[in-house]
Parts: sequence; C-alpha cells; structure tokens
Amino acid sequence: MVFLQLPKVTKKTQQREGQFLYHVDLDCFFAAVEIREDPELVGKPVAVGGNRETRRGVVTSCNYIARKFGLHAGMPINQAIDFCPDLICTGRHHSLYRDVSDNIMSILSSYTEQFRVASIDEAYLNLTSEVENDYGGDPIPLAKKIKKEIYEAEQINCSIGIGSNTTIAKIATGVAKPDGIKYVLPDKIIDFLTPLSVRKMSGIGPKTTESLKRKHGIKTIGQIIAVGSEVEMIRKFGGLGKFFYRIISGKGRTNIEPINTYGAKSISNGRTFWGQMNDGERVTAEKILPKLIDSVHDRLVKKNFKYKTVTLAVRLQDNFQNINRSRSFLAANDDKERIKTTVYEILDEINHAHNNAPIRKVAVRVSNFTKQDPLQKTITEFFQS
DNA sequence: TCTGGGGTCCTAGGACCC
DNA sequence: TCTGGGGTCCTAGGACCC
Repeated sequence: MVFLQLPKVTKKTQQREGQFLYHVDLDCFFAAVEIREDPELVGKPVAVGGNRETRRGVVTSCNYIARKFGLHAGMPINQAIDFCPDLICTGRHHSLYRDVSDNIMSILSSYTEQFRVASIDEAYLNLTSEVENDYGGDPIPLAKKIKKEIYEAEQINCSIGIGSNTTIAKIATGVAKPDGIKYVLPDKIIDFLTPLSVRKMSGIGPKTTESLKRKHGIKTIGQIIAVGSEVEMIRKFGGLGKFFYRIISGKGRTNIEPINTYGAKSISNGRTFWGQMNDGERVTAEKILPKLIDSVHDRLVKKNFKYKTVTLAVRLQDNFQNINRSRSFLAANDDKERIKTTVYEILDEINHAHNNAPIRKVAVRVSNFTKQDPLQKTITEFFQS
C-alpha cells in the first residue's frame, strides 16, 4: 500500500494563471552558516551532523563539494567518511541557524504580506502585483534583487524557483540549485516537467518512486503526462492520480497563508541510544525518559499549550520496527506527572507485548493541543515579552 | 557501513452517537 | 434479530519533509 500526502484543497485554492509565486530556498543552509563562520572551511568538504570520532549519526546538511563525493542529507556519517575521507564534520549551532534564518525571513517578509515560512530554510512569496507593477511582468530582476539582498545581509546563497503556483515554484527551485533562478512560464509547465524524475515532486518519496517503477514502469513525470486525462490517471494510480493531475495541469495553490494559525501540532523529543555508554553504563529507555519528559514539558509550558494526547514511540533494535502508542485524555492540561505516568505505563505494555525486545530509540510526544483564544494568546505573549 | 531528530499528514479500523 | 447512513473521535502505522 502506498500512502501519499495530498496537498489539501481548500475553498481558498485559486487557480488563476499568470501569478508569480516565488519559492526561496537557502543553499545547504546549516553547512553554509558553518562555512561563513569559519573561513578555514572554504573549499573543503563540510558536513553538519554526526561525529567523526564515534562515526555515529547522520549528515544533516553538507556543502556541494561534499555532495560531489555522493554525500547527501540523511546519509550515515560512517558511510559519508568512507566516500569522502577528508570530510570535515562541524558542530551544530542551532540557535545561530535560527538567528540567521530569522533575519533572512524578515527581509523576505518586507517584500510582501503574502509570505509564508515553510521551514528554517524555505519560504514562499506571492509577488504577482510587484512583478506586474514594478517590473513589467518579468520576475527575474526581482529574484536577483532578493538574492542580492540576502547575500549582502547574511552572506548566504539561495535559489529561487518561480511559477504560477507553489508546487511548480518548488520543483523549479530544485532545478535552480545551487545559487540559481528558474522561472517556469505557465504555458511551459509540460515542457518543464516532462524530462524530470517523478521524485522531483514534493510528496513523492523513495517508496512511491519505487512502486511507480515496479507497477507501471514509470520513472519520469513525462510518462505520467502521457497517461492523458485525469480520469485515466485516477483509474491507473488511484488517489495518486488526482495528485499528479493537479501538478501537471498547473492547478496548484497560489494563495500564501501560514500553514496553521495555532502553531505546532505536536511537541516531541527522542533519543537513539543503542550501544552508547554513559559513564560505562549502558543507557536504557528507563534512564533516558525523565530527560525527554522534562524537555517536552518545558517546551510545552513555554508555548503555553495544553495537551490531550501523550504518545510513546519506540524503535526496536533488531528489526527497526516502530511502535507508537498513545493515550488521550478528556481534559487538556500541561501536567507533567500525567505525561510521566502515561509514558511508563505504555513502556511496560510494549515491553510486555514484545518480550522485552531491545530498544534502540524512544521518543516522548504530546499533541492534540487545545486551540488558544486569540485574545488570551495576545495577552499571554504580552506578558511573556 | 547500517539507518538522527523533529515534525506533518494520510489511511484505516473500531467505538460511539444520532 | 437484523440493519441504514453520517459524523466524530481515538489509536496505530507509515510515508514523507527538512
């Protein structure tokens, strides 16, 4: 069974042509910040994440020099060092990345109110009226201006994809990388998509790519386009067909709104600890859980959220099986004891059900937050600032 | 040479209500 | 004794994203 995240079609989804949607993506963001901070790293293969000594962990971000050796985000550091023996693994400075990102996002938000932060290194902007009124309908000069302003402020390169909706803009950014600009005209969408691998579509990951190849012999978006009508696509691919048709026909969304009004939907902290020694003693789930509960609870309280659901996620060592068990409560609150009791109860259950199978990873998650009254939220933020 | 951490969204079955 | 249809909530698992 293939699962797929379908973009939500809301009543606000517009399908106007001739819109100018920009997708801005900072190039190898974490690695770029590290290199900016340490000129010694310039010209060398650099990866953020992982530990060279223990050879544990994975690459979180790496520069293009490292990518030439076949490295990519998510690659185990052990393998990365084999591929690229001179690889430099730098420390992670998350608060610095956060600061740099905030500055850049604030620059971007000054261009338009139709702006959405998609992640720490990505944003969407609808600059239709700016392009039409100030640039005679040519989106490239404005993209160059944005790139220049970001570079001058933070010495970080970015790539910009422009299209008539967010989906096309995002795919275009992938083609523009690194440090480039790619504009896809509305009547050139088919030409643009045809040669690309299906994997270029956001939402199509390794599993779906593999299943399309196996079941239908399909590797490129062009082969999907050749299927023809929406009806044919749905007949052949089911729910996936609808998704494909929407992308190919250019009927993506053009409105830019915050993903959700209430902030995070869940807060979690987890640790992989198998094989790691702590003062000569093996770390166990029971020992690590209090720390995870503390940090989840701290973040919950800082955000002034109240949860209704507690989840314990466990990954078994032997087969990498993921087990998620959750409990929901009628009343929402931020009680730490309730998290603790629930988590240990669930751990007992899992241990019992799986005959105390060795555990590789545990994660504590709270979710199902109550929506805050906007006025109350304003008041709370006022007192917190 | 085994595979991090923090998230979101989708699916599917079952309970329960009207 | 058998049996609707619609809706919501809960739980579990999985794909995918950065």
